[in-house]
Amino acid sequence: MPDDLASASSASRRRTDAPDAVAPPPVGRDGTGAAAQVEDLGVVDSLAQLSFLVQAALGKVAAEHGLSIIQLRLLGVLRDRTPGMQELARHLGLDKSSMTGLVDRAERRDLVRRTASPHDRRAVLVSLTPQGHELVRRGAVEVDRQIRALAAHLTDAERSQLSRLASALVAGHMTI
Amino acid sequence: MPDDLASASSASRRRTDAPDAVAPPPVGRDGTGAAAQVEDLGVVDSLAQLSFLVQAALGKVAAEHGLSIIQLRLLGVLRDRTPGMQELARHLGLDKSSMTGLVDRAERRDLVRRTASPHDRRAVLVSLTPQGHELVRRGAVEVDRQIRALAAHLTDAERSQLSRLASALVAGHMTI
DNA sequence: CGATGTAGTACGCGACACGAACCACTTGCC
DNA sequence: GGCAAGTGGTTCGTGTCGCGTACTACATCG
Repeated sequence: MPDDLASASSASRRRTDAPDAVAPPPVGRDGTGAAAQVEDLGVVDSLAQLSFLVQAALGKVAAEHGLSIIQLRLLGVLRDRTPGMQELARHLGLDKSSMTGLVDRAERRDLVRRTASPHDRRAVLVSLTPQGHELVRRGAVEVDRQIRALAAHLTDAERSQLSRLASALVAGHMTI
Repeated sequence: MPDDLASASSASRRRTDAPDAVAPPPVGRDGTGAAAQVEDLGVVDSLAQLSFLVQAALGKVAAEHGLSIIQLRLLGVLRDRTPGMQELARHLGLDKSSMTGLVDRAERRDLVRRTASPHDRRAVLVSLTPQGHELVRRGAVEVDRQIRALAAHLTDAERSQLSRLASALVAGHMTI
């Protein structure tokens, strides 16, 4: 369904071209799986398009439960935490003023609860309600299914390689 | 900056755990690069988190030029096409009614132009203005830089492997 | 105690996305 | 030819999201 997803990158320019300049000629060594017969888009385009695919999958799951991606993420963060608004904002990369509305809407649906902090009378602690817990549990199952479906064409070896490489890339940006 | 990005997946549950069940024990064979020393998050979590990293990078580039991700994507799609609104909507995965506003705002900034189709008096064709072209050109350079920076920790071999695998995954979803 | 900082909220604004309703035109069919 | 059905776009109303600014209440430091 997502056809081009061009992502403002150069994806669409190349249709029957040679591989990207950055990727040394397909060293074609260990290649026996699906990856071997596919035109290499280059790091930039492949990651950009991949990100849109994944986001679309997440959006689909969220929509199935009447949520947006950001709401689903909110619930996800709260699975094992009971942070204040500020901390929550940091986790989601939002401004604290954006959190108020986000939590308001989730609270209105009884997915989330605000409780007064015992140690700081200014602060509130945000936590999942039972319904929130249940919803995020089912959501996680669906996310798992959807993303696994994305990688279904790959061989087991390729999939676990991709997992390792993506993990390594991600690991380089979560420090601090 | 994006700390957890938990993405409603199980990312945050595991902090010091064993690798995911789906990923067979790190076969540690070809491993000499960064990926070898990193905890494997599993396909689902690693791809989810990766997608948020990439989206954040794209959002940063867009913001640098006063655009949103979707606007940047719009310009990207128009780089080598002059589609109608409907087709544009398909490319971006949006409803046609959403396109009107999107193109309106881009047109108001002189990045995009509507012209009457010569063959169908109902249709309009959307194309980039010279300024739109210039902006998307600079944007693409920045996107390239940003995404490459994300993958900077990987070795050349890992990077091109990742590129191949991501390309293969993406290729399985662009058919039709 | 007062000055300064921090946690949250309120408000206004604009972008984004959808569905439903609506024209204007095209196409298919009799 | 002419009408029914389909298609391309827009408009409108609604809701979500995200920001910046301003403001209140409390904490902390001196």
